[in-house]
Amino acid sequence: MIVTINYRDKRPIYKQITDSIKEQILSGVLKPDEQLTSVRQLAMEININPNTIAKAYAELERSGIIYSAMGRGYFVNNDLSEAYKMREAEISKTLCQCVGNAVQCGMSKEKVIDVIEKAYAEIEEREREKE
Amino acid sequence: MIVTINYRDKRPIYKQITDSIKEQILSGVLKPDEQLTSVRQLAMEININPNTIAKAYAELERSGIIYSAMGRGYFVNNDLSEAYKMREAEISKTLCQCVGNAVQCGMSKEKVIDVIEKAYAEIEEREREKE
Amino acid sequence: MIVTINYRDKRPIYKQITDSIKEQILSGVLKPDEQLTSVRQLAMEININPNTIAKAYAELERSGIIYSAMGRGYFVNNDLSEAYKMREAEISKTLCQCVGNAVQCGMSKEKVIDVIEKAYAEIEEREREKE
Amino acid sequence: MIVTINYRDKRPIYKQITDSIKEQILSGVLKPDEQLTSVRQLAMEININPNTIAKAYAELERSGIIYSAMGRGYFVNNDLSEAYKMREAEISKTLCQCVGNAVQCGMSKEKVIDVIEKAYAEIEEREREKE
DNA sequence: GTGGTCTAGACCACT
DNA sequence: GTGGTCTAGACCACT
Repeated sequence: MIVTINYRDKRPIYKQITDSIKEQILSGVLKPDEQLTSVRQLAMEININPNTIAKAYAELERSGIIYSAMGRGYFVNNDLSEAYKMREAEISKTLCQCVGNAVQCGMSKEKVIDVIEKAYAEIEEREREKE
Repeated sequence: MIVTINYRDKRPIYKQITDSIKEQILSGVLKPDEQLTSVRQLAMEININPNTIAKAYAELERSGIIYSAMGRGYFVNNDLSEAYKMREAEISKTLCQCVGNAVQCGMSKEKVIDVIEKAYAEIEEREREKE
Repeated sequence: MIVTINYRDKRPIYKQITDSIKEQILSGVLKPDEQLTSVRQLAMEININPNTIAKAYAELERSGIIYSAMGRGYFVNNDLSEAYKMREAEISKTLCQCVGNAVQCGMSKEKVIDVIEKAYAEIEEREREKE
Repeated sequence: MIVTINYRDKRPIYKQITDSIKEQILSGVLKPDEQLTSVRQLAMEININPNTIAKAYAELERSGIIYSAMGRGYFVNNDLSEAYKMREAEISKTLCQCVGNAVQCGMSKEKVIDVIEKAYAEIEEREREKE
């Protein structure tokens, strides 16, 4: 499990941690039932106050992505369907807002679709380079 | 000029004000050189401290959307091309992030495009109803 | 005598007026003992409150560039040597500050001289075009 | 970090603070990633309201010279190239205006260059004295 | 009347 | 401890 903190990032540290772990879980890097690095261990590794790590883990537990087993640590949840649904809903909502904003400031539908297509092209490009 | 504050909104008050006025200017509701409601006047109308209104107006001035003239008030800027460009860049950036997030959590490209299409359909629907 | 107000200019209106008239006097467009447009007349011409014009004229009188003759109006001063000296002192002071700032942020002396030379070249260029 | 307020200075307090800190950063007295004195601490030290300090710091952040991290404080930015460029542009602009003013009031080019040379000589003199 | 600056003091989220 | 937001109210310069 890799978590890197960017001190120039405007997101609070606990949020950077939850976002990073959530991403690794939803993209399959961290598998169901896999154990997360312990609070103390991660705190040492990335040089962050344990309270902040604990806050991040508690948040992930609340959103149903990980679960805690008293005294044994935190583990990736088995059933992530709820998490996937919420994530999709979030993304859809943001996309709708973007469309609203685009219409409002006179950005054409073609331009919007073009931006989307280019974003996909760029991602595919990067995938190919990795291989 | 209409500004309404929603206390349940997570955005700070000054941000709600800037967003609302920016929207009215970029969508043409407020015309170039039109005078904004004065700081004190708006403060009274929406029952918000003048300092907060002043902060919002200062932010809009910094982003080149309005300008101030000592002793006379705030006015909508004539040349909004820079503001439009920045707005488009913002929207494009958010769209790209959405695409990245979608790919990451397994949301298909078809689904993304579909969300976009439906958002446009809904906006057109609403436009038709207005007539 | 020509005075134009730029509402987007950050200088207060009275300051724009004094600067404009001072420039015309020091550059010889307005001759010694020439009468200035009357307060009321100028107020009408440029659509500015007479109080503001009066304030500008009072300021020019204070700095010894014009004089008032009770009931007859304002006139360009005969002896502008003092005004020229003060202007030169102002310019020298600003130049010295610029040099200080340049040194401080690592801008070379060559660069500073170059900017000066180019400024002169541009002015000469414009002079030639006028002819 | 040293900041001193001069109540006779015509610049507003927050401007004196930004100018002073900007100078210390661009001249290398404050190093990249170095932490600034906290808002409350500086407020106490120079006996100025914390709001005024916060305004100054926010301005420095906006101009890309420092950055803030919630709960931790303000830090000198790593990449100051943008700030240096803007500073140079500012200085060049002021120099050009000086040249324009000089020409206008009959101050010769030789005189302008002379003022520049003397300003440099004085700075070198002071440097030598320090050693 | 207009905006710009400043003080004093409160409460919040984050570390 | 840190910064961010907000209120209340004062005083200033400019129109």
